[in-house]
Amino acid sequence: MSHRADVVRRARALLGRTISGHGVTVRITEVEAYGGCEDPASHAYTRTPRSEIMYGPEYRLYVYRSYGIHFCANVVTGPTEIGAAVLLRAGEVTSGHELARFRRGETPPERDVQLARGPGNLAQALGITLADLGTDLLADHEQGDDGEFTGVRLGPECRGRPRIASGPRVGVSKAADVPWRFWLDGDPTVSAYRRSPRAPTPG
DNA sequence: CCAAAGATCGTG
DNA sequence: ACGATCTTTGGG
Repeated sequence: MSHRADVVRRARALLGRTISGHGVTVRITEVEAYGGCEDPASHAYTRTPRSEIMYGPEYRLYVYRSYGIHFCANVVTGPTEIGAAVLLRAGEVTSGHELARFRRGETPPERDVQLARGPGNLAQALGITLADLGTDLLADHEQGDDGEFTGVRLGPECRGRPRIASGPRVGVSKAADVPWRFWLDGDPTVSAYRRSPRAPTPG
């Protein structure tokens, strides 16, 4: 099995799985695979201090700031010599709605499908910042003094076989031909597709 | 040192 | 189509 097939399989396996962040839980509905040093679109393509975490242990959290405004959350999937990772692009909030709405700016409940739609919004809903960089997403839950769970963790693996659709990655100008964006077919929380302004025009 | 680009989002 | 806002990266 090639490394490319490996990160793709792991990206698909994250769909339907839950991730909890600082009191909010979402069911992951959209992801993108990034093939590390073998993928020109990956931050790990050029190995630098920022991307070093991607060459570390699997199921750690890679967080980066996007356009000076947003944070984006990724799951490092290994192997360590490749530095592959999966960007979490969208999810459905399943608990902590009040907190998620507050973090997103007091949006009304009728717009809950948008709470974690788009990678920046997903990270914001979960309260993920650079302070969470490197978090072990599979570690045993930590609890504060009040007994409430704090931190970022993945839930158990999804058992079912959901209908998965795929297409080109959003906002990516390099390797725009590979269909490494995956989402739960028909799910209303999936983000809108916007091609990179720099992507080569097809045809 | 400096300039430029960027795995975005909301608004117009 | 554009602006907000800042880190990382690479070139001089």
